[in-house]
Amino acid sequence: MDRTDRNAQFTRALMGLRSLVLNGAFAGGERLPETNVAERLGLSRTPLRQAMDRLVDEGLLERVETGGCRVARFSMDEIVAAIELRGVLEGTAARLAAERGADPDMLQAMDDLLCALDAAIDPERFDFKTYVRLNDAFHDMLAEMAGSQIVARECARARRLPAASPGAFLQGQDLIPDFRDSLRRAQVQHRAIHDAIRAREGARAEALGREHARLARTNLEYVMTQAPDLADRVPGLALVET
Amino acid sequence: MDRTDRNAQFTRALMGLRSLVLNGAFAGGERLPETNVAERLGLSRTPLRQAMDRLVDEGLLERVETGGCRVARFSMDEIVAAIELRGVLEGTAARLAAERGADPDMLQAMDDLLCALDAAIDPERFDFKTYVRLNDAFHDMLAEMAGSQIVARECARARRLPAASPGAFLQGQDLIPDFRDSLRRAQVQHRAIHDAIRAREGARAEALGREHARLARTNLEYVMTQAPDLADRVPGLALVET
DNA sequence: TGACCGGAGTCTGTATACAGCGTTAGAGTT
DNA sequence: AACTCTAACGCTGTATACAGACTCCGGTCA
Repeated sequence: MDRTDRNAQFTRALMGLRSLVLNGAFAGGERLPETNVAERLGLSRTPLRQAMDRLVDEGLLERVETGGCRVARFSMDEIVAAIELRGVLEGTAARLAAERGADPDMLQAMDDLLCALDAAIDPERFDFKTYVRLNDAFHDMLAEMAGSQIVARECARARRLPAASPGAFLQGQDLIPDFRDSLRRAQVQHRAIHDAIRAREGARAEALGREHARLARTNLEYVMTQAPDLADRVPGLALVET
Repeated sequence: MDRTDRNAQFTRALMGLRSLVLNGAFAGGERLPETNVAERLGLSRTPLRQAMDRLVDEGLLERVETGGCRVARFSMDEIVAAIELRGVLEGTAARLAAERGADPDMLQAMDDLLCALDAAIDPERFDFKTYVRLNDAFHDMLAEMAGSQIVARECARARRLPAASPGAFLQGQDLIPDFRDSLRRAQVQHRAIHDAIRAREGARAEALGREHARLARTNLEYVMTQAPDLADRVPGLALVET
C-alpha cells in the first residue's frame, strides 16, 4: 500500500490547498480560517492542519503571531533567491556526483533520459506533458546522483520553493512560444552537466548546475517585463508583490 | 504573546522528542509508538504527531510504509553530506551578502559579536554556554545577512540536520580539550568571512563559508577515529551506523 | 515438524469535542 | 458623531473518541 493511499485525507488536503494557494485562490496575506478551508476541501481540520504545517514549512504560508496561518507574499528578490538556491543545491549535487564518481548505471540512465528529452523538444511532435515529466525526472536523477539522501531531499525541497521549480514557467499551460528557445538551451546544459559528472569535473559540474537554474530567472524576468499578462498563468507568481 | 507560549504543548513535544532522539533514548531504526511516547512526554497525541511530522521533515525520523515513524539511521557519509550542505548554504549566504552589499549596521553588529566571541574563547574565563550562544548568533546573523528570508530559513534548516550544527560537537558538555584549538581557528574564519563580506569579495566569502563548515567535519573525524568514547556525548551521533 | 490461518490486541489516521483567547459588532455614553 | 466598553461569536490549540489496518501469537492442518 502506498503512503499516498494510507493518509489519503492528508494528501488530498496538501495537494488541494497547495493548488489553491499557488493558483491565487487567496489573496497574498489573506488569513486562512481552518474551519472554512477544511469545509471547502471537504475534510476535517486534522489533516488540513497537517497540510498547513507543511506549507508553512515550504514557505507558501506563514504563521501569524496571534494564531493560524496566512498566505505568504514574496518580493521579486525572494523569488530570485529561491531560484539561486535551487541552482546552488543542484550545482552541489552535480559537484558531489562528479567528485565521488557517479554510478555508471545511473549515468547511462541519465543519458537515456537525455535522448528522450531530445525527442521531446522536437518541434514537430512536441508533447508538453511529456517534456515536463522528463525534465522533472532529470532533476530528480541529478539530485540522487550525489549519493546522499540528505542532498537529494534538500534539492527536492528547493524545487518546491515558490516559482523556483524548473517547470514553474511551463506547468499547466501550453508552451509559450518565447520559451521554445529556452528549452533547447536547457537541453544543452543538461548534456553538459552529464558530461562534467562523467568526466569527474566537479567545479564545472557545479557551475553548470548553477547556471542551469538561471534559465528560470531569465524566464521570470521575461515574464515580468515583457509579458506580465502571463504572470497569472505561472503558479505562485500571483503571490509576488509588485 | 509568543508563539512558543501559544502552542506550548507542541513546543514541548518538539523539544522533548528531539532531545530524546538525539540523545539516543531510542535505538536507531526503532519504531516510535505514538501513544507510548505521548504518555512518556505527558501530552496528547495531537501535538506529538505535529512534532513527529516536523522531525520527519528534519530528517531525524522517517516514515514507515505501513504507518508511523521510526528513528532514522545515518551513515557517516550522510553526516558528512549534511555538514557539506551547511557549508554550501552558509557560503551562499556569505556570497550573496558580499555581492549585494551588506547593511552597515549589520556588519557592525557582527563585528560586535566577533569581539564578544574573542572574549568568550579566552582560556582564562572561558564560559561554555556563552560561547555556544554567541557562535549560534553569528551563524544566525550570517544567514540573515544575505537579505533573503528564504536563504535564512534554509540555512537554519541545514543547521538542524543531524550532527551538522556548528555547536554539535560542543553542545551539552564541557569543552573537550582537543577542541580548544578548533575554536581559535573558527574565530579566525569568522573574522575572515566578515572581512570578505565587507569588502564585497563574493567568491572569497563563499569559499570561507564552506571551509568553515569543514571544521565540523574535522571534529567529526577526530571523534570517530581518535575518541570514539566521546561519540555518545555528541547529540545525534548515536544514530550513526558504524 | 512446519506452514498457513484466524482472531485478539495494538496502533495509526481521521473526526470531533472542548476550552481559552482574540475579535468584532453593538449599545451606551460623552 | 465619535469613542469606549462589553458581550457574543469565531477561531485556534489540544484532547479524546472511533474505525480500519497491521501485528503477532496460538492453533490447526498438511
